[in-house]
Amino acid sequence: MELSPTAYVILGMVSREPRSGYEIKALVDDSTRFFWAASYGQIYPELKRLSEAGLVEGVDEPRGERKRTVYAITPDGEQALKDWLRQPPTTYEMREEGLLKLFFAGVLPPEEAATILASMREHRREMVERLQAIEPKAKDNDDDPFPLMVLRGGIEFNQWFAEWCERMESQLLAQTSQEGSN
Amino acid sequence: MELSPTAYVILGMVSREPRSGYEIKALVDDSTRFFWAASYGQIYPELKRLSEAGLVEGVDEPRGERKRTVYAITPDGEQALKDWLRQPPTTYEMREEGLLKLFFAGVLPPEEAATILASMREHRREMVERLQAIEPKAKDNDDDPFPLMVLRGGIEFNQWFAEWCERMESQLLAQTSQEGSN
DNA sequence: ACAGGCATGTAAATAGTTACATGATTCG
DNA sequence: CGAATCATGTAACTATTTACATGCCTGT
Repeated sequence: MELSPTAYVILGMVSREPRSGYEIKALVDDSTRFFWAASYGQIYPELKRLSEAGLVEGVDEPRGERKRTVYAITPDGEQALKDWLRQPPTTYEMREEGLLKLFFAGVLPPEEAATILASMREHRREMVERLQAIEPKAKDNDDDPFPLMVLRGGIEFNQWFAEWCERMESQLLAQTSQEGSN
Repeated sequence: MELSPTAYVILGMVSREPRSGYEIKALVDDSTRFFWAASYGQIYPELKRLSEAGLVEGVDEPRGERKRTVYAITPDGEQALKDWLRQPPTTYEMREEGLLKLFFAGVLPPEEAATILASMREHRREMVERLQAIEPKAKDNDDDPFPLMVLRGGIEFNQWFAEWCERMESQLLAQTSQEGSN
């Protein structure tokens, strides 16, 4: 049985406790989003499919008059999740518009290349702050250290990236000012 | 005029000299692929669209009996490319199945989490080697330093990532051996 | 002769985003 | 009361991959 990558995000998110589609989305948005996003357009249809396949089970748990279905993982679902976790990862993708622009920066006058690096650096700094804001929440999950490990990895990555941009900026600056002095 | 992100990859790739669709694909494959990929299924239709929009111009340049069309950028195309380069980047995406698996690694017995990190580390090491193999080619492009800058950034990133995996592996190992001694 | 690279393209499928519609509840 | 949040869902669109089809040319 072939499952989409998003299916595993969902299985993972309901593996500890049952959750509604809305809760899954909210969870994804302040955790895996940074390396694996999911939208409502994927989550709700996928929950239906997983439910039909018997990997999750939906139970109506309305809050007052507002209807609500929470999904719990089934034994089959847990097996599917574990099987997947044991396969070596195959998807390693990055889509960095900034790097793409930097790659082609030779068609611009030299000063403007530094501008590209500056926006990249600023974006990475903002990411560091955003992720650091999430850290306290991740800390009080004492029985599962992995979300925090991944979050801290994300922080370090963004810091590394911001510093790389900075280094490249000064490198460019040094070059252009040198040429200017000739 | 709204262009797809792939359109700009193509514009950038033909901005220095005219190239065929096949050459563009080959170029992408050993340069921008690592942060911005493109397949034939995108390149050929996009070349047609760009040609209709007057941003590139196709000229037949057969090699013997084998027909071949090379596309050159037009003044309008160059303007479009520069306009785009001057906009701050908006797409920053990552899809890292390894991090996703690590995030959910709590459902596995502790030793197996280290396995995930090990495959991630190995993948990053391979990437470093692959990128280092490209470096000599990138070096002899003397008039445009940016492709080399981006390539080296990619190498550093993969090295950083591999080292992070290593650190996390030993951290896990220390934890599990400690628990074992209790 | 045959493998491998050059060269162009399309069809089908999968993935994913965006925007919208609907309606309840909670808090200030 | 009004805004924000909870909650579910779909339609339309955009993007992208994979696999295939076709055929020429070059080197062994």
